[in-house]
Amino acid sequence: MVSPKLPVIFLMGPTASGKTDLAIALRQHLPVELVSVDSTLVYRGLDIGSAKPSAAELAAAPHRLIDIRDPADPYSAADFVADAEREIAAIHSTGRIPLLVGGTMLYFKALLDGLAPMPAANPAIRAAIEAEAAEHGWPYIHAQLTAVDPDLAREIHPNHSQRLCRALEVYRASGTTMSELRARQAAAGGGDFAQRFDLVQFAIAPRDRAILHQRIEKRFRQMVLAGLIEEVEALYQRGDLTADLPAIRAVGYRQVWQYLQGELEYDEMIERGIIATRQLAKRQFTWLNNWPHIKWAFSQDNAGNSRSREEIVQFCLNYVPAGAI
RNA sequence: GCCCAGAUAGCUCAGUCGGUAGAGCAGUGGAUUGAAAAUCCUCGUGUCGGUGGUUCGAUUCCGCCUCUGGGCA
Repeated sequence: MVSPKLPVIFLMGPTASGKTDLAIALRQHLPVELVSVDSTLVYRGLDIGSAKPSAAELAAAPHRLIDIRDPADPYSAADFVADAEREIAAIHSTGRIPLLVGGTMLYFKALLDGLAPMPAANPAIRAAIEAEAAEHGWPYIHAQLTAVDPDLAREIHPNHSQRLCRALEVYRASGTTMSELRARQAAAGGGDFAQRFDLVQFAIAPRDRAILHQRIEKRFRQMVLAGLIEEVEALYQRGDLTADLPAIRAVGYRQVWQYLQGELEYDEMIERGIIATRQLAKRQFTWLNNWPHIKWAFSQDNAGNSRSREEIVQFCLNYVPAGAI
């Protein structure tokens, strides 16, 4: 006796591609509930610079997993997976369809493939590793990893500070290598999301990268006019937030923070904010370009003319499992 | 008008004691298992401002021209 799989919809895309607008429009055609998949929207007080849906939009189309963290309290991919699984189950229990919308591709990936059972971040161990790296360089940390987990060390570049730090942190915290923990995950049959649900995955973006670049520049300038600097200043004045927190490292927030500290001139801050956003979009494309089973809802047709929201909505509706409606 | 300094990659510049040039940034492609809007890796041919001259050979030396700074009148 096999019950039919419950539907789940993913809506992915680079920053400034129109994901939020499309999600809200889809909500008018389908019995969906929105779940945000965004590492920055989780933070309270990061509104303008994160392009968080407006209060009016959120009132009309509630998003789950927005404003669930204080900026001083880092969120993680593992937190997301737990939260998202819980929200998906809750939405299904009401007979509706979860629509997961956002641009944090690692979160989508972690949800699909699962995460190995590893220890959470350990600030003391991280600080110790970073101190060693500051003295001897990251290749020295890489050599240490090679000694305990040569397979993983081969996959990580000797300069890749963050992944090296995490890999060694896991070993020091648990006494077990990441390779071993991943092997256990695979043996336990982890990563069955696509088997458990009737999944449809959409991505939205313009065909022409230059169009996205124009939108990014325009949007960043509008954010500044809308009060981005004042927003960051309020965070800055709290006094307990630091530049190394994930919330303050976010695109736009980092540059305005540097401006407030006198490290950047005003014009330089604007320029670098725009550049950082473009670079974010490029990295998101790297995920999406190689993502299996994706349905591309281009916001331009082959001739380069922009498509109306209604056209894009109709495109998406073609792929939504009929039995789900 | 005169003097000085510049003119080299999309941008900022380095350099070639004469043998056609390379950094940073930007951009591109890629990686990605508790920071991921993070972090890391790959990719550099461009009338070396124009035009004459010297030379086997000029982006490099010399003349003139154009433009841009700065100074003097």
